Formats: sequence, C-alpha cells, structure tokens
Amino acid sequence: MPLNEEQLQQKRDERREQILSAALKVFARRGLIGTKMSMISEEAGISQGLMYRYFTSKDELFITLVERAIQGSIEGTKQIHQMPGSPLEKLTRLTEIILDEDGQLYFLLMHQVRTSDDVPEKAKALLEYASMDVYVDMLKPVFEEGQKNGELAEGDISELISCYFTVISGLMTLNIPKTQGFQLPRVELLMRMFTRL
Amino acid sequence: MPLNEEQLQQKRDERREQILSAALKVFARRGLIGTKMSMISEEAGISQGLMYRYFTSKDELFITLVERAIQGSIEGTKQIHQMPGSPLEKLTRLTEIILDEDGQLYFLLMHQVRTSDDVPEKAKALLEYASMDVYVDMLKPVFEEGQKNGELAEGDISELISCYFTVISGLMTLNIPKTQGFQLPRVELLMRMFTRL
DNA sequence: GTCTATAGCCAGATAGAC
DNA sequence: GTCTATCTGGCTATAGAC
Repeated sequence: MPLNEEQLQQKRDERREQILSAALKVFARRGLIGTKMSMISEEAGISQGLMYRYFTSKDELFITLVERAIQGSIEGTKQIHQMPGSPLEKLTRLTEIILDEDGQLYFLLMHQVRTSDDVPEKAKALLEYASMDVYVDMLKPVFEEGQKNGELAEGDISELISCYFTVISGLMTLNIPKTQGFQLPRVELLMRMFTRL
Repeated sequence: MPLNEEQLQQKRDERREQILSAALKVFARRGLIGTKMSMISEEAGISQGLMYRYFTSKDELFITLVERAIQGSIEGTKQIHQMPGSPLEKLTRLTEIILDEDGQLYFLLMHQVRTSDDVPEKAKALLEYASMDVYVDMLKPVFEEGQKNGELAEGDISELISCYFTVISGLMTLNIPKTQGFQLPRVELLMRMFTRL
C-alpha cells in the first residue's frame, strides 16, 4: 500500500524535525565550530550523508535554528500579558518559566551567535530582531503598572527591564543544571532587585 | 656586545609573556577549538612556527592560561579583606572591581573550560581548585559581619554568597562591553539582592 | 632565534551503491 | 531514501633555510 503525496511530505517533515532537534542539542552546548556533523547525525541516529538531503550545509541547519530561537524567545516573553495576578506576580512567574524551561537550549544558541565570530553573517543579522529594545518594549506596560501600584521599585523603567534581562540572560548562559557548584538563585532573591524596599 | 645568560633568559621570558597575552585575548573570546594558532601568532606579531619554541602545543598554552586564571580569581576575591569600610561597602567595592577589571578575559576563559567538552583533561581538573565552595569560604566572614550589623539580608549565608557569585559570573560571561544592547546593570541595583529591606 | 614550506590528519560535502 | 566511501580544504605541528 503506497503512501500518497501528503503522507510522504509528512514523513519528510518529521525527519527534518528530528535532525533539527538533534542539532539544537549539540549546537547549543558546543557552538557552530565545536559541532561536527557526525555528532548531530549520531544524536539523530542517522548517517552523516543523509543530513545533506535535508539541509544543504551545516550553516543552513544552524541558521534555521537561530530563526526559531528568536521567534521562541519573543513568543515566550509575550506570555506575560496572559498571566493572572499583579505585575510582580506576573514577573515572578515569567522568570520561573524562563529559568525552568528547556527553552534554555535556544537561549544558549543565541548566546553563541552573539559571542562567536565564526557564525554565518545571516545568523548575526537575524539577531537584530532580538535586540534588547524589543524585550524592553514588551515588558514596559507591566513595569509601569507595577510602579503605579507600588509593588515595583521606582526609577528609569528601561534601565530596570534592561537590568532584568541582562541578569536573566547571564544566568541562562551559565548553563547551570550541568555545571557543578553553581546553582540557580531562588527567584525571590532575584526579584528583590526590582521590588519596592 | 653579547648578552649574558640572565639577559637572554629575560628576553625569552618577555616573549613568552607576549605569546601568553595574545593567546588569552583570543582564547577567551573564541574558546580552544575556535582559536587557530595563526590567530594567536598574528595577535602577537610573530610567525606560527615560533610559538612552538615556547610552548609544545596549543593545549599546553591553554592550560598555562587556565592556571593563571584560577590563581588570579582567588587572589582577586581575597582582596576584599584589605578593603576599608563596612561589609556592604566592601562587597560593593569588590563587585565594582570584578565587573570593571580586565580580569574579564580570565573569567571568560574559565567559562570556556566549564562549558566545553573539547578542553584538555588537565584544564578540567584544575578547575576543581576554583569550586564555588572556595569563594563562599572566602566571603563568609564579610557576610557574617554584615548580617550582624544589619546591613545585609538575613538568611542562609552560603546561599546568599552562592547567589552573588552566580549572578556575577553570569554577567561576566555575557561579555557585555562588546555586546550590543546589553549593558552592565548598576552595582547598586545588584546589591539590592543582598541588603536588608 | 626566527621564518617559510610542508607533512599528516581531520572534518565538511559529494558520489555512487543498494 | 538511506548508507558507505571518497574527495578536498584547512589547521596543527615539524623540518629545514637563513
């Protein structure tokens, strides 16, 4: 019983996802240069040659993942507006999600792009869509409300949000789960930076 | 006029330092694998071949720098006991120094060792000397005094110090000076995590 | 002591068998 | 569609000229 065209396409998409998922795991930890195609194919359980039927090069594979990482981080941050509770509760919840979530792999990937010179030009260009300003603008309404109701610290809003994202980014970048000795600070401790004294 | 043995040795040491300094700059940003010997030799302004007269391999060069990084970070942290002022003032001052200083390159190097698998076994082993416990123990007296005089937040001291170093490490790792958009948070903002409300 | 040229190895990408 | 075998280029480390 032969498969129809749609089924074939679906199988092809699944395999593509399988490769992307394996590649994300390896790229995030090891970076573009530190990753050999053989590592990805092994992680995906297929041969090296086969990957080139789905992606024309290591760079293309990498760039595809960077696109997803940026989109995912923006979508994730937007979630805060659907959350219940006061501004401080929202911020606390968002922080817990970010630090917990396995979106960490995408976070590390974006860090690779930011700090490495050996990354394709296109990946660098894509990162413009994830500038600090983008995130600051998304969180601004929440911080404004929090300042108004007295929960959040006074002061320049952009500076506060920028501080928030910088600290969170730093923590994510340390890749703590696997790093001996370091342990993720409790969210309540972190929040003290932004709450009214 | 020929140089005597001591002068020759000194000239040799200078060249060695010149190579080490160049190597630190490149390794810290690009990691062991991302760095080609030609990059280091170019940064140092010498030929590739010459480096092998001073270091037997890329790995040896890397390990030498890791040793220095660990020693430097410990020495630096110890400084806090020589500082003037109250515990909170000492901690603030230490933080400013760490974030400011060009010891950042050493910081990044240690991060490379922690997170990369492609680093020589010996470098990994050396990092044991820079475990979180080592730093916690160094800062313990200062935090104890700060809690006693009411400047610092109450709570488990090890957790507070560990949080402190984790956040600082994260910020250093982001390599902010060169990273567009990110900016180092003001130290006073960071300190709010540890001061009494 | 320093440089240039090269040997040897390793990994990305391709070709061709099944 | 998938795998194995191979081509090709680039980088570490060495050899040899000056």
